[in-house]
Amino acid sequence: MPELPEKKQRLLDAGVELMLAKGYNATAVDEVCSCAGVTKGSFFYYFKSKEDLASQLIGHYDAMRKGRLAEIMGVPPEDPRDRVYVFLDAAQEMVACAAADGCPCCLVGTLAQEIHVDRPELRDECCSRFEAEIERFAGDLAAAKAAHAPKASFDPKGWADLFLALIQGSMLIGKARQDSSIVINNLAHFRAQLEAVLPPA
Amino acid sequence: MPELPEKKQRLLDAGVELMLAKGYNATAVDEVCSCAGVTKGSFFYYFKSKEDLASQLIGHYDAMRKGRLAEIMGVPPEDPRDRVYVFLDAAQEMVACAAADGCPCCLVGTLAQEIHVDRPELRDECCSRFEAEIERFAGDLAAAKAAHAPKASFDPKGWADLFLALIQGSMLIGKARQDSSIVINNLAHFRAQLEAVLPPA
DNA sequence: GAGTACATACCGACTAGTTGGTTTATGCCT
DNA sequence: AGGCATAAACCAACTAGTCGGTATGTACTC
Repeated sequence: MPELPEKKQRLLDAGVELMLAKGYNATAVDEVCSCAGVTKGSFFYYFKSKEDLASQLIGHYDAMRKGRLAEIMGVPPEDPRDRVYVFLDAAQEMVACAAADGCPCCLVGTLAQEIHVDRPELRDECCSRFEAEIERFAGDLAAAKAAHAPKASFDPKGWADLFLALIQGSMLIGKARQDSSIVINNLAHFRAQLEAVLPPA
Repeated sequence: MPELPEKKQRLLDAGVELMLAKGYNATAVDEVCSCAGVTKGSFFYYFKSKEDLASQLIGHYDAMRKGRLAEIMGVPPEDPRDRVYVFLDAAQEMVACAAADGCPCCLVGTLAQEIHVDRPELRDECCSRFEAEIERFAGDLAAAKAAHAPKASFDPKGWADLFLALIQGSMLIGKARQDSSIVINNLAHFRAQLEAVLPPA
């Protein structure tokens, strides 16, 4: 890790906070600067454009997300099925934690939906973050199936797609309702259904 | 129906088209006007602000959606369970149809996510459209359960919440991927799981 | 002539991005 | 160690353009 300069770090943090809440277009560069306590000159020293900020924000956010998840999960179990359920535990805890202060939400999903037509590069960036997460989860599901339920006929990639869509959609509706319980409930619902085809240990 | 003036109709159609693709903030009033072949004077004759346009757009869009759905469904069956599955058929057909030309998407979800912090009135508008849809579906599910699977222990409201979140999230990811197959697949997945707790006739 | 249905021209506010500079840290030579 | 060149880090003020909204005018109808 090259240890980011403090002001750049502050700009990234402010950017995440603002864009998470208001999206890309409604977040002004000036606002990011004043929120970070930094001037505009500095901003354009670290980022060549607003779009560049968003692009770096996606990486920054995704790294933070993975970090928190890893922290909650601890050492990932050897067994892929255990890994699946430990991951779901961690996801549930992360959501519950986010629900405690405001609504759980995801910068990648928020940006993807807003800019998918006008900013194809940002869209691709979001998309590849989605795919990485899906691939990881689908991989664990496939390995778990092979090891513990080889006769079951369920499609790991299909379940992983379903999982991500469900989370993203739940957060969207949670924002509209200003109530995050739907995220928690739908996650629990997903888990229960998965347990029916892949019984936990 | 009070038969809208032609220019207002054109403004509404252009508004739906543009905001569906680019969202609220990235859609300029001037753009809506030129897309509708109408001047700005006319725009502000029919709408008192851009936000007013968006508000009317939500109603316009929701009415269109319901209209198309009713067209596909035909006369809703008496039996609530049949209504549930005829509705799911229709939803699948609508999605397939939308997938044929571009990505299926929903103005209510798009707007809700983008403006939920800055425009509370629009957010509430979106939210109540969500709730209406959920309530309708949950009502049918509850009636179907009472009539055909009274012993089953599944929560109609929970399934309706799950359905809407899944659809919205699938469309979000479909946009990021520029591939709508996830919407189709997740809908089929949902249907299969529902059939397990509420077997169709 | 009063109201409806537009059209045109315009304004103030805001926004992304630039410029031209100052300060601060770093490495090097003596 | 002390001085100095160099570059990285940072800043305030400005610019060009865009956007939502308004003021004013006009043609037509009742």
